[in-house]
Amino acid sequence: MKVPSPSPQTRVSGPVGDDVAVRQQRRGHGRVRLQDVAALAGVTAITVSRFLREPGVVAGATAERIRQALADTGYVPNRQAGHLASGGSRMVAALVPNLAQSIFAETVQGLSDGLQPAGHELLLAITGYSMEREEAQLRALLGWGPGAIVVTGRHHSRGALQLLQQARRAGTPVIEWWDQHALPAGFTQVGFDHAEVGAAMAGHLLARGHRHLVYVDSGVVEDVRAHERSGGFARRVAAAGARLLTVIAPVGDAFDAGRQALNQVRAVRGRKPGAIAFANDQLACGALLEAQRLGLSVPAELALLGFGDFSIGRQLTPGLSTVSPPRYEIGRQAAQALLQALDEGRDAPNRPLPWALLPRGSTVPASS
Amino acid sequence: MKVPSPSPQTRVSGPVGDDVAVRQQRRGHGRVRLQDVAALAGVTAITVSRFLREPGVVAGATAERIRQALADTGYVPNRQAGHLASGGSRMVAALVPNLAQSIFAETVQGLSDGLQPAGHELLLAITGYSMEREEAQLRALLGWGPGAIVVTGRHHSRGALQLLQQARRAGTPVIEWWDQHALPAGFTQVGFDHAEVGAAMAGHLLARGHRHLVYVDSGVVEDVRAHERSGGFARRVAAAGARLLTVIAPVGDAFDAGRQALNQVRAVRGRKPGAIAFANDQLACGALLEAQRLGLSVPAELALLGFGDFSIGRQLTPGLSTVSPPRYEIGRQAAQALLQALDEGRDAPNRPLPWALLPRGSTVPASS
DNA sequence: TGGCGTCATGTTACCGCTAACATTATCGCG
DNA sequence: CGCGATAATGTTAGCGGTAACATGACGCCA
Repeated sequence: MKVPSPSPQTRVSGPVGDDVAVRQQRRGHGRVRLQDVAALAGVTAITVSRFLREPGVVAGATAERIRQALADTGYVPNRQAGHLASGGSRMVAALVPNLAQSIFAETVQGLSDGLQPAGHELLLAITGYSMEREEAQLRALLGWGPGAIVVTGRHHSRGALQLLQQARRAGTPVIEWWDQHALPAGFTQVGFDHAEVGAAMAGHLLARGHRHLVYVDSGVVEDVRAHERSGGFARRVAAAGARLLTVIAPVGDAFDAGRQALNQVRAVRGRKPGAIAFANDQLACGALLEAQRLGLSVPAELALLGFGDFSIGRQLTPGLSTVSPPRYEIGRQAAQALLQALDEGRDAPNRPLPWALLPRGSTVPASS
Repeated sequence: MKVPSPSPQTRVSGPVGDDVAVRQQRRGHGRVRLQDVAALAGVTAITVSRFLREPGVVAGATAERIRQALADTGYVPNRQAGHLASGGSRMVAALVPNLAQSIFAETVQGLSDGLQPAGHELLLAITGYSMEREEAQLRALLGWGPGAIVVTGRHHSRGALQLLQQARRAGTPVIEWWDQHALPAGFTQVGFDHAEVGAAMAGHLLARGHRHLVYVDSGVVEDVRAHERSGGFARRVAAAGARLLTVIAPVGDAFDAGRQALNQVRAVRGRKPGAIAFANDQLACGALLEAQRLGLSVPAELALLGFGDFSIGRQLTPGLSTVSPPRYEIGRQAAQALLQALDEGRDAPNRPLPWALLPRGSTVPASS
């Protein structure tokens, strides 16, 4: 079990003797290499490499020496070199529109949680709801040769789509999360149909007897999914023959925007604006708080319905009725779909995920 | 300006003629390589490589041909190979305790925003407030040879510290964000002193005449910074000779935890529990809502003070007094510090960042 | 006892790109 | 008009790991 003396292969670290006029060797990065470990263990690099990937294949005694050498040197494998050589990549590129105070933070967390046990790293880019930036970032991320790619939604620039398709043809799983839609397909989708959610929101309000409906849409032009919910909402309202008003919320603090939107609606509809659905909970909560300030009776004079199921909505009185999307679960399932695709070497099937409309006091009176 | 015919170097893609018994060539990954572009432009790979890094050094006509070839092939550089060859890395590894509904989401966004124009990618890991996981993830991320490392706070496991120091000695900038403390130093800090904040929180309440103070600390054992604020708070209270009660909030939904914490305090202190400071705004808002439900008069019977400055606190009535930390700015400044360090080749100086205590209705009566 | 299969490890070449040095035009100037 | 400086491009080798093939030691069975 004695450790052999370090092989002469080991790089000299101090200044070398006066060997002038030799082509200057390219210096390594100073890190411990596989070869250093191997020398210490008295084997060659490939054996250590094998041990790291599949410990079972090296003999017991050798394995023990290698284990020791790894510990002694504090070896950290160079993933760049590894992937360059093997082609594969344990890195997942994810693109989200936004992280600050948004539903996506939790989704990224879910992805991260799902990826970690499998030993994949997360390369993250934030697109700021801009397709142009999405394409640029996608291009940059692709340079890292990610093993899988996750993008938000199914709407992308022409160039981004090309890149994604190219990647997929090259065998890289591509997942679109937060969406689910039959038509353009192409990639594995993990999410739900937003138009359907919009329709259900309208359905809930119609079922409560409302005939004057309002949808307060997101002011972010490229928040496509909010607009899709708006569309589904509108179609359902039209089908029921009820009246619809659509308002675009101002950008900026979402609570304030919700307050303003409510006042905008009241300017049109008067004291009893009926029922309002919002693109997200923050807007809805803003409106709910404004309604309280104004002394409006909720839900008698004004019914409010949000989207997102943030915990604040449950805390207010009355509680905010809302749609609960699987924020965290989308990330988790995306991770699983992606691991499955990598495992089986073929595209994972779509994963439609359930959401739930949670009726609370802002649309349903306590007595009901 | 004619394009030369593709060089014979270009890999054959179809099945080759019956050349049996040859050592099976290792296939590339199918992506367009620098050499493919070069062949199309009638130059060698190194010229294209130069053009990409410093367009000025190649002659005008050649540059034009290369530009064309790049466009035609849709070349995406292989960063792994590039970094392996050059040693550098345009990738930043960041570790945060948590993303879902937390202050860190905005900080990561700030970092991302600051990094993007400089062309750095973001490698993200979520540690779940566990030092053990932090160390494991750090080790994994180091395998990618990041150009810089960002970790949260100044408390790390022994092993993680070693890794960080090792990286720093190898010339990789290391930044600790969300903290600022003279003693252990070692790495560039971008943040503020939490004990100081805790003291200021106590100071604010003491200045309002309170003599029975409570601090509701985070139930997350490893949320070191919340505990540091608690410590600063306690010392200031002790110095003023006032009475202090410290309560640990239950884990779980933070709003609910805040509600429960308030009731716990009332169980000890009775109807007028005095002044309560919280580890974060969510806890404080929960307590504020609970106080409303109980019919307690805020701030007359009960003063509440949060930390974090989430927009919900401003929306409630009365508004929640809170400390506003530079959530986004920490990320931005970390990006700048890091770019500066990479630029100048030496550690960037600490960046203490300002925070502000925002008195609102939950501690200061409207009339005052 | 020899031939063959199996297990453990080694050799060689290559992944795609770039540092360092080499080479080849191009040009100004004494 | 020849020579050295300069600009533009090429050649070679190597970054650190791994795929593919090679080798050697051993055991088993006819």
